[in-house]
Amino acid sequence: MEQYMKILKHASLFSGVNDAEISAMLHCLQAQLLTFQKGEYVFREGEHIDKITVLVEGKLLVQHDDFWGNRTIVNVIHTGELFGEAYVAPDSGTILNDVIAEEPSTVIFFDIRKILTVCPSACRFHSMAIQNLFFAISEKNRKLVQKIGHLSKRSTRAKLLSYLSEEAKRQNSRHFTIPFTRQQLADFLCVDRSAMSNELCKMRDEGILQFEKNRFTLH
Amino acid sequence: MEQYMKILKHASLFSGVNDAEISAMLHCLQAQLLTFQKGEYVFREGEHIDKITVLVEGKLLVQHDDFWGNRTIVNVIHTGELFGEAYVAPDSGTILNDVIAEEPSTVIFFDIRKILTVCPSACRFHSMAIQNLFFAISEKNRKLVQKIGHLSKRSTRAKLLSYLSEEAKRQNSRHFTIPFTRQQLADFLCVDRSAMSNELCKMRDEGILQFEKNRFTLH
DNA sequence: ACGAGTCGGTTGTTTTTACAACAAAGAAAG
DNA sequence: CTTTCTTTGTTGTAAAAACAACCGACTCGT
Repeated sequence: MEQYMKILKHASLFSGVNDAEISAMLHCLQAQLLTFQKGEYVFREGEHIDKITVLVEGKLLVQHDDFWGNRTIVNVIHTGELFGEAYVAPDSGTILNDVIAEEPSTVIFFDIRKILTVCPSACRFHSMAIQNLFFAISEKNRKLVQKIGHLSKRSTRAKLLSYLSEEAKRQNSRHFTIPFTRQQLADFLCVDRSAMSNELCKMRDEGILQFEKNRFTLH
Repeated sequence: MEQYMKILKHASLFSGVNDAEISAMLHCLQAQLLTFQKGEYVFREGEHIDKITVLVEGKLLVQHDDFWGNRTIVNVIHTGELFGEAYVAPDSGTILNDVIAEEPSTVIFFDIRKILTVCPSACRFHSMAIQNLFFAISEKNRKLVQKIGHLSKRSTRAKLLSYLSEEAKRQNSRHFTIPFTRQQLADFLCVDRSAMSNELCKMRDEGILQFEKNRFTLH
């Protein structure tokens, strides 16, 4: 577990907590390390969750397949990000989506209830962790609102531009890469892949943007 | 401010905190009470927020008007609910949406940073409040994920059924009311009002559901 | 090097939605 | 009681998306 210290140190959950304290917390929160092959389920829709997780290696997709087989990618979890914070509240019910490893991935599980139930003054990093947890979940909250911003656009083109321009802003450059294949981008924006591909090429022909593979440039 | 004690007592932020403690917190967190007329802005997109709010009377809409004048209703805030939790983190940037009073509304502002920065062990209700805050924001996250679930549906009909069946489930009955006019429902589901109205009537004719005004029955 | 599978682009057809315009019913205001 | 405004339903048309089918390029494993 110690081999991932470098990543944990930069994970939002442990921001401002030093190595020794992280080690203590790993033990205190009964951290468990699990690995997943590409395509394996980390969580399945309908499960009860009582642990939060930090991804220390790989990439996870939060997705949902509906009745008609349409897949929606709700979110992408990158290294260092956490997942499951929304489901540790006592009355939070079951998880609404599947969480699947997109690449071979390594995940650390934390028994987060200990943070919430044990007196926070027991150790300095308890209160630190709960504050970090709060910041992390509010960041995810803002991310979800952004995604709703994309989905709220009526046309495929507007959805694309909304997503791409936000990504350019986030990566601070007109040149940027996206963490999706075309199919996944379509699943993320909830549109048809071929229609989206078509729209992308139209925009390229109109000189609005350029791309090759998952590398984009906005003009 | 004390006149709203009954509502504050049932607000998620103060769950498990008794009257005396709430009074203490109102003072400790420098609570301010403000009223808004219908149509007035509580927050405007782009503002920096350093307070969280609890709505003690009325109804608020979290909405966004885009470049082309399409309005999106991101969320509805009902009495007792809180707002702004996602923007108190130090690096959270500005608020992404407008928050507008849908009815004459009364709002209490809290300087929540005090909760996060002051040592949580100073008083029992500090740690209580931060836990409640955490639960509240995770609930809001789940709500956003649900909304994404509606928006991810490809057709207007599927969006409607997704929303209505969730609302029926939430209100625990095939008969239920929605907090929207038709236009607002359309704005919430990000579809055209007339197309939606059309689809609703088609479903009614097919015997899938019944409605009058904002009272619905699913079959 | 071969075949299987994936990925991205293209095209034509069908279905759905957006848009505009209007009518009827209520609600609110004078 | 009228007048005005809002809300909701309806219709026709134009635009857009979904869908299906196919092709070429590329990757991966054998």
